[in-house]
Amino acid sequence: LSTHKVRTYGYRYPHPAVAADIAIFALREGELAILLITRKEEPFCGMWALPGGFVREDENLDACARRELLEETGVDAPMLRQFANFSEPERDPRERVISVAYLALLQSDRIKPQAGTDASAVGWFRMSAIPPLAYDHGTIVEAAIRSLRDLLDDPDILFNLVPERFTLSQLQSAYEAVLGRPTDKRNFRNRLLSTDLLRETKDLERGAHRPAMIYERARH
Amino acid sequence: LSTHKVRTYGYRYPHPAVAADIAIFALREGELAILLITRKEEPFCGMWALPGGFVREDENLDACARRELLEETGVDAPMLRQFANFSEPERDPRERVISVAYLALLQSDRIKPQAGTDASAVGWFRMSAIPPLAYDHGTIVEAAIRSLRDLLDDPDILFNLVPERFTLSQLQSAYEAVLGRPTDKRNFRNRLLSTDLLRETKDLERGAHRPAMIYERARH
DNA sequence: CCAAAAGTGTTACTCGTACACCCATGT
DNA sequence: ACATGGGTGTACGAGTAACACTTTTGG
Repeated sequence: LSTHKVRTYGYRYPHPAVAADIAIFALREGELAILLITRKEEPFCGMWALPGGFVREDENLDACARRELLEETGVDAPMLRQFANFSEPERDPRERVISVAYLALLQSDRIKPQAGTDASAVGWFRMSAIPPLAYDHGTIVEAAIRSLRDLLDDPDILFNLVPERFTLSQLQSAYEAVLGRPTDKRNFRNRLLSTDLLRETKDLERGAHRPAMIYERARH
Repeated sequence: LSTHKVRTYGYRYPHPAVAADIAIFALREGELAILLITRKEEPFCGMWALPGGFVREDENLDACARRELLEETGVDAPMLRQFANFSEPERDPRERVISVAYLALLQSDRIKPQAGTDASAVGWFRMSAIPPLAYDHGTIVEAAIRSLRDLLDDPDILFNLVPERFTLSQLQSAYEAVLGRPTDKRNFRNRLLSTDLLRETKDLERGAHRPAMIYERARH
């Protein structure tokens, strides 16, 4: 720890620190998973936590969340949405921190998580096996999954969990993984195909079964 | 202005100020109206603005919004809900302020607005006659009315605009005032009466017409 | 030929919306 | 009697949910 005199920022009244914390979801082996990091400093040193960081002077909160996500995962988020604030005075034992919580969805094959400045390890956890988390991040994750389920009726949200080109079965698997329960195949397909959000491609996905039509998002 | 040396609060990194701003709606003479104050300090001295204020060290954001509302209107909000954050770095010309925007609904007959410490005047404005506002408060008000319309399908929200005992016509007037358009009387009544949220009272409201049944919220 | 996943339609129910007339009171 | 707002029922269309079998490929 440095003992040099360092620049400080002074205010007439106490100011909280403001951070963006990001719940990043992706599908891993067919299950919904969340990206966590281990803290390498006190408090909660060594515990798992959501990635996130403090807002800078010259950026708004959306930019902060996007930057932190990029720093942690190397991926520019296709879908990043604010869903709640967490502001209990004692939620951080060191100083007061107000967290703006964001929800992000990624295609897991596009991510190579790398340990960054604030994290000594990065890992994916299935929703059924989330470890104890630092701060109130457990509460934030619960709120995030609830928000995600609410948003999922919008196909534009769902598309962010699958590759650019996908089969309807892949899309349905993603839907079911988030909701945590199976859904009817015919209803799902009828609903999606009755929108104008899908475009057939000329390609088929082959396997030890009947080939599946590959779709992509319609350009509007 | 005092020239005494005053206590300051120092931080290693810049911290934004955090405020709650509150869009308080009520019905006035059958129209939706919003409560505004005039600023009595720079910047935007003399302009109309949303009531609000900075979060204190020992309160969370909900408590901050409730306290500010109480200070401005003398009323404890029956319905107070966070709906968005505003965090552009330059939205306040003095120092960086992140605003957490709240929506409140009041019964206008229970309010006696009084000028407080930050305000030199307080007034209600019909939605069709909102003056130019300080900061980005015009944007906040637009977002607030959109959120309010989204929430209005929930009768629990709507009830906050009418007295404790009310007729169905009063309730429908409140609904129409927020939406800004008329709605069908039979559909409105069928919808409300098919819920278990209403209780008939034994009283009737009298006037130069057929008396109206007075309802109250069911206690669950 | 067998396993595995893709693909396909219809029915019932619920919910929202459109719509017009009679009723009870005060003046 | 008349003006004023209170009160009532039904029919249609849209969207959602339940439900089982055939098709096409690879191995």
